[in-house]
Amino acid sequence: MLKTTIEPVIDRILHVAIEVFAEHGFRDTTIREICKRANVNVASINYYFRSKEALYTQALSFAFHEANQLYPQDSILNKALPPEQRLSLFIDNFLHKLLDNSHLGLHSKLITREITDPTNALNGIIATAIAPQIALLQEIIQPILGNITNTTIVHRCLLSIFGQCLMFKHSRSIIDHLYPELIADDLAIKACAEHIAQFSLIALTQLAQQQNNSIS
Amino acid sequence: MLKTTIEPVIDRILHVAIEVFAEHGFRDTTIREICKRANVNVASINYYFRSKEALYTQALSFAFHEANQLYPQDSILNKALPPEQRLSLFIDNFLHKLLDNSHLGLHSKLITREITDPTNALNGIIATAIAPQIALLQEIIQPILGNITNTTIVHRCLLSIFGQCLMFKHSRSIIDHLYPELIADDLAIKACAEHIAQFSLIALTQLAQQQNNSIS
DNA sequence: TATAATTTAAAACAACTGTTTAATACAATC
DNA sequence: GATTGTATTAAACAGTTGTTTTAAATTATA
Repeated sequence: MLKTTIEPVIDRILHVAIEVFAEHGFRDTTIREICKRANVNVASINYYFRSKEALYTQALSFAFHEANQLYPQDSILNKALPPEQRLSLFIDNFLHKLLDNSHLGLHSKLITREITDPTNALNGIIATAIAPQIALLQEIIQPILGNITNTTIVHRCLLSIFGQCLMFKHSRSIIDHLYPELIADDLAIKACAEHIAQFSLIALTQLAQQQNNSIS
Repeated sequence: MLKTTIEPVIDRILHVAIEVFAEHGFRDTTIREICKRANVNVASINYYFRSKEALYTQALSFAFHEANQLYPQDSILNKALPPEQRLSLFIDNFLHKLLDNSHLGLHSKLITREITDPTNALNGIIATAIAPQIALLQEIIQPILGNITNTTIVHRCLLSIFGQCLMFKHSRSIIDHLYPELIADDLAIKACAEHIAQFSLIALTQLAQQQNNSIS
């Protein structure tokens, strides 16, 4: 009880909002549930934030800001590293961000919710959170793909890699049900990241090689 | 108006229910919306089906039954075919089923909704619709993986392939937004299916070969 | 045709939704 | 200490939700 009163009311509401929105989605979340957990009056939401929708938007960017601080991508951005290593780092970072089951996992849950069941906030999410990640991965794999510059092929490769990663988030319910051992702990997750990196690297390299053979 | 009265009421409700549940999800669908579209009284739902939840469950299995008839997997089940070809056929069939934008796409939309945001019906869906498909794919790729029998590795490969396919459904909003040309028409979808098949086959083959090299 | 069973209809129900109001408590400023 | 602006509260509001009731209409059965 003491703890809750030390944190400013607005921050308390935002943190709880991330939690509840991640659990139930925008439409299925009631402001009364948020208020009960945050220990504030229902009117507070409309007092501090204009509406439920405005709270949702603010909660999204708040969570995104937090996640960026806790999962820095400095090493991945280092262009001096070989692309193969950057690819591994990227996938490992991405997968851990997705499967973080501390309070941070709520951030990715919020985003993937927005992807599968978009609200008005989707365009903002794509621009600020998703597009930059895709651009980064494209920058990483382009050297591996070598002579393959056809954008359609490159895009398909991007989706192949992201698809393998996002599978663990979007289809979490199935994995929990059928293959729980795959994501049992941090070590298992790391092994999955390595698998995806290896799987993808093999394919990308071979595709590039086939392209070269067909040219010469 | 005539058309709607020819089809039996129960079937009419079921078809409309699939439509609306796919569009808005279980919790966000109102029985009044279903009734308005089906041109029946609100009380009909509780009269013919016990409750909204019971209607949902019945709509799910109804849609599943329909989809199975319209996308037969006969050729894929033919064990005489080389596994590489069966893999291509499986992915092509799966992707077309996922991206069907006629009334059939609603079926996969219903299922993927259930995956990302499970209700009580999930266990049934996994048992009847998902697990058999996974088992089929495993049967197909096992010969390709050759000496790789470690179930964990096999499972990761399964997820790699399913992840690439499901990306197009789960993250449809992003693809529509960033790479709409990838799924513009049937030909584009077929090309994506071929990409996934090629991408995966290369990786599976190479993984099997590496395993052989490490043994000998 | 009379009787029974089934189907449809409108209305009401009770619970819940986001939002607003109006009154109170609190804090800072003069 | 009175006055001002801010924060909190309980209550009410208007709308929607799934479900139920009660009665009328339709169909089937005898």
